[in-house]
Parts: sequence; structure tokens; C-alpha cells
Amino acid sequence: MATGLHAPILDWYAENARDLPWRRPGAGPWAILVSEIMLQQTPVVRVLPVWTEWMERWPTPAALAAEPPGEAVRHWGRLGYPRRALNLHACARAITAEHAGQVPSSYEELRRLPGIGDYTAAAVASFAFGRSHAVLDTNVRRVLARAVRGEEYPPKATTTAERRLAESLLPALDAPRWAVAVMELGALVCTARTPRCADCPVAAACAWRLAGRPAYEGPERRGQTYAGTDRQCRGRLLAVLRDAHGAVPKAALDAVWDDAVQRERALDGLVADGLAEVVDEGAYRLPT
DNA sequence: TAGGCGTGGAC
DNA sequence: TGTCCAAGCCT
Repeated sequence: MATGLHAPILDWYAENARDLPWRRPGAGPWAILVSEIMLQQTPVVRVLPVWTEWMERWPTPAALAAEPPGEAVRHWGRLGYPRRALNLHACARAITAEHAGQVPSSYEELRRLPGIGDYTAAAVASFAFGRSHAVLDTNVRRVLARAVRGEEYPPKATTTAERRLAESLLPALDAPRWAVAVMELGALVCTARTPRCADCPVAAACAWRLAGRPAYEGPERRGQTYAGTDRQCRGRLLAVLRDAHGAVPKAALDAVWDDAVQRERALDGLVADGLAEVVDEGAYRLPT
């Protein structure tokens, strides 16, 4: 089914792939794993400088594992979702302790590491180890929804039908290249907001375009406000801890958020998540 | 399974 | 301007 997609997309990728450092031949499994975690819900342009600094600072899992988790959080900077920094640090320690310092190569072993779900396990197994897996990220899901199903957007949660479709499209040869090519097409051409169908190598076969690009009809796509949320408050508090070295008096945290009830709740949440540590009654710091 | 979890750029 | 979105994961 839909095997006519392969050649045009692979040819397009050969001409249009971005030169990203984690795609270069020299990039090892650790470099690829770090990039995949950083890229979760985060644009490439923002990942690039942080990834580069991380790889210089911690070129191996053992190097990161030797540091306190707070250093991972500090050097995460403003990438967002800082639990990922903690996850990566825990990955480094697990890889060092249980895998002799080598990133495991199988989907199943990768999947057991903290912060590595279906997508990331499949991506690392594919891109770092050449394994054949259906790599279903938001880009791939959108491309398949449009080209094959004729709908503007995929369902909110990945369905078994989507997975079966993706698996049916796995090529016998070089599945990793196919995976990265479809992802790249989704990232550069078959974009969420304003798809560039004029530049698409499979426009002639795209079910959605052929149907006249009908508008999405599924359930409401939630758009969460950010200003005033606990998330914003947590971000402000953690920024203070990151930018200070060592313990921060609570007064310095109080200064960045007015609502005391929400501030306490957010701070408790950071501590519960392991992103912050209580030094004594009056101070906090990144985890040691 | 729906909702929580950061941040900033694009339109 | 506010809304939407970016290589998800976890509970």
C-alpha cells in the first residue's frame, strides 16, 4: 500500500536534508540519544547550541554520570521541559552502571531508560544502530494522515491503525533513511500550519491535497494558555536556581512571583520532581 | 486517557 | 496580540 511514496520522498531527502550535527557520520549513539531527548517538543534551532555545548562538556554517558543532576539542569538552559535534563542524567547513570557505558542498541532496552518512550526508542535504535522500526513522531503522523488518509491532522493519540500503516511502509532496505526522510518532509514541507504543497514530492499522490485540502474536523485541538499558569511559575523559579550557583535564599524566589499560594505549590512541585532541593528552612538549590 | 509539563518564534 | 506549534513522556 502506498509504496509509491518511497522513491519520491527519498529522492527529495537526498536533495533537501538539513546538515544537522547529530546526523553526521561521526555522531555516535550518545550524541544521537542526547539530540533526540532535546528535540522532544523543541525546535531544531533552539536545540543546536545547547546540544553542541553538552557534547563538548559531556562527550560520553560516563562524563555526564559523574556530575550531580543539578549540573545537567543548569546547562539545559532555557530549552524547556527541564525534567528532560534530569532524565538524560538518569539515562547516563543507568547506561554507565548497567550497560558498561555503552548506549544500548535494542528498542526494548532503550525503552526502559527514563524519558525514552516509543518514539525516542525507535528513533535511537534506527538512527544510531540501523535497526528497522516504525518511527512515529508528529511529523511522520501528519505526513501519513495527509498523504494516505486524506486528513489534515492525525488523531491526538497514536492509534493502532497509524502504527500498522507505518509498519506496512517500512522498506526492506535502509529503514532509518526512510524514517528520517519522512520526518524531514514533515518538518520542512508538510508543515502543520502552512504546508508548502507546491514543493512536495508526493503532492500528485497526496489524498488530502487531491480532496481539496479539507479542513480538520476532529475534536478541538486544545491550546493551553501559558501566562499565569503553574508552568510559567515553575519556569521562573527554576531560572533563578539555574542562574545562581549554590543555594538561593527563599526571598530571591519570592521576588519573581507574586501569588504566594501558587508560588509555594510550584516550588513544592519542583522539589517533588527532583528539579530543586531544600537546603534548609530558608534556601533552595539545584539537585546535588 | 486526558492533562501536566517550558519556552520562544511565527503569523 | 493572542494563538498555535515544535523529533513526547509520564501518570
